[in-house]
Amino acid sequence: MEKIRVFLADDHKLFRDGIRSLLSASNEFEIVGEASDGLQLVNNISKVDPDIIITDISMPGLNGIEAIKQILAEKKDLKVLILSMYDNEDYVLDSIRAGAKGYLPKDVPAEELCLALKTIAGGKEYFNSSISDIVVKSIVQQARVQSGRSVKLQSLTDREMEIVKLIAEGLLSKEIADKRSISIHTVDTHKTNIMQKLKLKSSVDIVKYAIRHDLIKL
Amino acid sequence: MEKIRVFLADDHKLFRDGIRSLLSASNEFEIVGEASDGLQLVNNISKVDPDIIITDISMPGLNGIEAIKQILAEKKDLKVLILSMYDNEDYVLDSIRAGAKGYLPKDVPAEELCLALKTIAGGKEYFNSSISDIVVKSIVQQARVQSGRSVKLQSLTDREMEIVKLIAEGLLSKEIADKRSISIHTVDTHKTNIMQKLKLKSSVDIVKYAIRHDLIKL
DNA sequence: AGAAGATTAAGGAATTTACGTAATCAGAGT
DNA sequence: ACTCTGATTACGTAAATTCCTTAATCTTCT
Repeated sequence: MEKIRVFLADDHKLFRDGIRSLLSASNEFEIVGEASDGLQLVNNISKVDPDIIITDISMPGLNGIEAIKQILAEKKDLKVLILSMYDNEDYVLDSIRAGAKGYLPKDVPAEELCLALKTIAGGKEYFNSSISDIVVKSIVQQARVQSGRSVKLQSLTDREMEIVKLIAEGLLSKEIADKRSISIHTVDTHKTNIMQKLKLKSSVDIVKYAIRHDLIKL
Repeated sequence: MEKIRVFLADDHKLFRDGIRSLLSASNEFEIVGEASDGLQLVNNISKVDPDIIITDISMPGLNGIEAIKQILAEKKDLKVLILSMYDNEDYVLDSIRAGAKGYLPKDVPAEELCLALKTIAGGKEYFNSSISDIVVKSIVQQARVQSGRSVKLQSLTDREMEIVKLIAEGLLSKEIADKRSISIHTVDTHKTNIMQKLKLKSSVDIVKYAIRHDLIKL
């Protein structure tokens, strides 16, 4: 019987060591490579050609979701299981959109990780029940949005994203205006549009959004 | 030879399973109990009487630092190793003040965890070199502060802490004032004092402070 | 009673927010 | 070449909030 070849990406060595120890105990898996950030993941994946990638989302530099987007653009059939501390809707949905075949929160027991790996390696998808709930909830909400006036959850433009980052870093509107050599009015307009698009109501919400989406490091 | 009896607290089951697998491989350790939050840690520790506690800081409800403060108030000689994702100065210093005998970031290899456990179980302390640097840096800074005018890093009062949480949750000053039935001016004063004490310059910084210190969940 | 710290509050200047409006420019489609 | 769309830029103004200083109470400890 062939072992399932796993590539493991997480920024905590101790966590990787733990998972390695866990998986090697079962004899059905083999860890063929590791990465401690998104860039390493993208660069090293081709060398070892694994059956499945396990990756965290929040990692320094390139995050897990961006990394697998790049990887799947090359190798469309590679299987990916996201293993994240957080189960917020955006992470889950972004992961699915990026092409992940599964999503597990880190508070599941080891057995469930093994089950998920085998399920995905076998060609199916695996989503933990708490994750499925989140997906369902978001679909319900989308339906509601579409039946009402079309608010459409637009994504931010590059410039808006940049402004979000600067706000979250703690810069005041005036400082942002100076730094980017644009009028404070412009910064203001962007801010207004950002909050409208994301349905946020203050700078505080913008910071939290930025942190959740890994736009800034804490 | 007696095994070292370890109690393990971390809110991620998968992480605990990993560490358990890792430690059981070496045969020198025995995990005698687990907890997934601070309250469980405090409540279950007396039942199993371990040699050493390994705990994360950020956990739901009661965090790791508060939990070990309570535990050490009862059993003063119990050994504690903090295992945290973050290596910010406040966490490290608060841990030491609370009585932890060691502090490791989660990106160390498994071998270092074993070494730290053995060192601490043997009655010494263990601080990773990156952690020691942080401690040294803070002492240098303290010396500098004392030589200048005494700014003393005052801690927040209960009321101020409460305001920090509410701000970080996204409430506007007016909403906070209504909620607590005090004048908006008062909220404002607290905010000013908070920022002065913590050397922050905007609400944005307050949110980041709150998140770092686990005052709110993201 | 007196001192120290915590909590409350006000007033005014500076800044930000909310909202409407709109010029300019680059790229995509016909 | 022309038009449409979306992105970026910008202004104005009323309402609200923040920043900062000052200070009245209230509690607690000695």
